[in-house]
Amino acid sequence: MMRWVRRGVRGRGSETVFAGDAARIRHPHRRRAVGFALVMSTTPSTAEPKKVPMSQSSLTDHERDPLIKARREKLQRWRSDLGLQPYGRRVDGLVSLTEARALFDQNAHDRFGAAVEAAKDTPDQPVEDQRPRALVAGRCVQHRVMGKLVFMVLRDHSGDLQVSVSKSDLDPTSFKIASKLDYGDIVVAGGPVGMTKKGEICIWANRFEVHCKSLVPPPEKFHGLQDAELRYRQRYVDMYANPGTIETFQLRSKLVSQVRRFMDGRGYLEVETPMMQPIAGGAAARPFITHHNALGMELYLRIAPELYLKRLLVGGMPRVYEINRNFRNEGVDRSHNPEFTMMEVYEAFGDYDTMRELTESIIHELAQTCAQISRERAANDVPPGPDAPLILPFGEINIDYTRPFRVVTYGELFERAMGFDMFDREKTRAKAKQEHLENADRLDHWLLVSELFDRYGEAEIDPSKPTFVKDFPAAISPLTRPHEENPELSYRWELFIAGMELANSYTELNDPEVQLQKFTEQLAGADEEVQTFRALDEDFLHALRVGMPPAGGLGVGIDRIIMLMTNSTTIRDVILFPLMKSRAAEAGEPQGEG
RNA sequence: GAUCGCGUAGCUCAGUCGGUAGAGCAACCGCCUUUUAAGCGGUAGGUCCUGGGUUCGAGUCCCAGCGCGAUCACCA
Repeated sequence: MMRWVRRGVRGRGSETVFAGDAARIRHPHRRRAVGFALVMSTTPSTAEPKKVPMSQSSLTDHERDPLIKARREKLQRWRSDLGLQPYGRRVDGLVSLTEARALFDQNAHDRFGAAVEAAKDTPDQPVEDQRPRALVAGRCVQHRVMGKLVFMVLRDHSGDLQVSVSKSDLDPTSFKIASKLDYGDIVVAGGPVGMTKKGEICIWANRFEVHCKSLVPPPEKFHGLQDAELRYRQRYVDMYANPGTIETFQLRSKLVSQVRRFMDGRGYLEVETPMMQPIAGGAAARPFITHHNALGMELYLRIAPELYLKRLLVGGMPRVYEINRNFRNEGVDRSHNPEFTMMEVYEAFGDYDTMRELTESIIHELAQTCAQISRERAANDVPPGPDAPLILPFGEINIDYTRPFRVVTYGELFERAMGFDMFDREKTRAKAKQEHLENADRLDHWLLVSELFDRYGEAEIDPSKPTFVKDFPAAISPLTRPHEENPELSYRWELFIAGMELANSYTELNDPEVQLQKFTEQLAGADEEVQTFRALDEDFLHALRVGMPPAGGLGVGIDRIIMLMTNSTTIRDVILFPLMKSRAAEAGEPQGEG
């Protein structure tokens, strides 16, 4: 409801200033409904990707590139001269590189060394070799040829491992392949797990096969792929060139699974509600629009699942959650991607305190997992004492996830920042004028409070201490149940960490008459432009009339939690394929009509 | 959408005051059976993002465009 009004308040741009670098990341994924749909026709994109016709594909470019040309010619030679099939086939019995490394047995290695030494005098005797064997696959990321010895480092999802190839251990063809291997090729190697003279654990290969020839030269092996644009556009290269990337996404997957187990363990039912909606309700963001041909209807990518999840409470599901994508037609910055993952939770007969306990428990548990992983990586797997703080780094700051999180009311924070009570209408308006807020003389008191809070109140929150800010003004929380003692306040909180809004929760409004009244007020306040893309979700109101139990509701920005847990200060580093503007001329080809 | 910054070899980066385009890695050829970003000798590789302009002369200065980044707007 507030958006178009607040735009007026903000006027000529925000002068909001935040203390720390991390604190500058703000503007949460707002989850909340205003109760009716914002349906905005998106204008056709001017950035529509121009398709490069197949006949003009970048093949000719590849033929021009001498580095790619050299690789293709090598591929042809391997096929014709060596009879090789360089694109591989199924291989059973593979272990990961980390598993193979763990197989190393010092005693077996020492005994084998001694046996080799002894065998120098008796060359006819077979040398006893008790070293464990391993069969591995990986992408070649380092390659050193020393005449009749080849050392290479393979990389897979688990880590790196050296493979050492001696000409005396292999047939001539396999040795030739090993010595002529290119960076980026995917190979299978098998043999005893041993060690080099320099103490490097490796596989001494007696089996060596190329299973995929890479035609594209890799990034610089020492610095990896630095260019942010290339990292996001060609994530597959980033993933193997920068090991931290795959680690981040492995951790993301692990943490999201942990959230699901947590929710399941507490008896919440995971559900999936429509992502294509005839009315995009549940928040006030602009939707993306699409079209269903057979039904001849417009559809919107959802901006929130809220109105459908509440229908499930009406239907009788007592505890539901959904972890999935929302789509908002808005800008891109360090904490916003147009499609992002959110968890929404609804619990019948709960309230916003139920949700606060839930949120704190989840985040605390995830932080514990990450702290544990850090200790393991630091080879310092000592469990902390019972009172030890739970601290994880994020950019320049260290965030303390020790329970309980801080709780402060909106009003306290406002007064601390502004020096007067937020109920004081005269001082609020005077301050708003002093700050040159647009329309400061005629806007509603609570809109001015909200604007001043955004500008100064949030900066009062210590970014290193997760903080619940509770009891927002009811006027800026239209879907929340009003406070029983003071109807100007509402049962709503937001959780702030590192200057970002991580979660938002309400004690839900389930009185259909009050809800309708608020909807109507909001529609009446909408200007002409806004009314063109807003619609009332009559079916949702009908559901409330059927009857929804009192409930607590919660929205958690999953991407932002992952940012905190993986120490990623930009959301693009925790989204596998962040949205990038299309680059039609990337291949350097002329843009044909087809 | 606005402002600022960036765009040089496949990658990572230098390039001074406007005066013939540079390095490392990767590639190609040669040597090497314990290397660790291996080493040594040799060779090749450029639409300096694109298009205009100023100038005797532009990677460098100016204008426009494209892409990326940062800040802001948008996001109740």
